[in-house]
Amino acid sequence: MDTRTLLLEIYQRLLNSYGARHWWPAESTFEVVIGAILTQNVAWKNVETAIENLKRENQISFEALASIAQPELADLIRSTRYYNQKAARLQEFARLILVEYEGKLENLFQPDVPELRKRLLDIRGIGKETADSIILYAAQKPIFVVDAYTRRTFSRVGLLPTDATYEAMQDLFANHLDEDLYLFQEYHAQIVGHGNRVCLARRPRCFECPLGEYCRKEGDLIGSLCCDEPTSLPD
DNA sequence: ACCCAGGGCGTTG
DNA sequence: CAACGCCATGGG
Repeated sequence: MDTRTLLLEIYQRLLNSYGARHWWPAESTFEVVIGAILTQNVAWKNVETAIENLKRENQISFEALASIAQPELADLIRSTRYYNQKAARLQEFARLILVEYEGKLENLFQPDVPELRKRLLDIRGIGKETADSIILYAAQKPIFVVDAYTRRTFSRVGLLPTDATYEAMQDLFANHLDEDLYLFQEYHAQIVGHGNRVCLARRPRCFECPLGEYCRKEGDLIGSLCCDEPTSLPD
């Protein structure tokens, strides 16, 4: 089976077992962007807490974020781990949008994907994954977002090395799939959803894993053992 | 008590 | 450019 067919087969299996997710979990484009920054290296649950705090204190706008005292902002997003860094970067970002883009994300999102990506990467606190998430889920332009879950899932399937770089991962999808906004959005959503069930759940033996026989380990087919090391579960 | 979540940045070699 | 230290919460 060629790579393209395998990628589509995996997508179908995830979609069939988990159902369409219609990501990103947010009530507005603004929330997508803020959430993308806040979720860096932290569980989404912690981000929800932070977003709730921001809503409660009426901080869901660039104007508000630009003028709030930074320590106060840091306190509201304390649950997202690197709260001082994130508060500084969030505020800097908010001010950039106000000054350079008339406070409108749609102005930032105007350029084509390569140019938009460049501009996002120039912003402190926005790296590759965050930039791509913003492009895909906020700007609604097709680019494939990859992450730690992608590396784990697809190295187990044998399509990536366990130490694959971000570019290597992104190329796998970009080179074998047709550029399609909905497919890219839903596929990444499925990978994360799968990761949260399979990887976060401390269940090494994942008998109900939809990827089943596609999961390998060290080049060998390992059947239903597609999750973590088969050591920590009693039986 | 210990592990690790949907990273990114600045600094080194 | 890869490797490393840093940032520094909360749930299992």
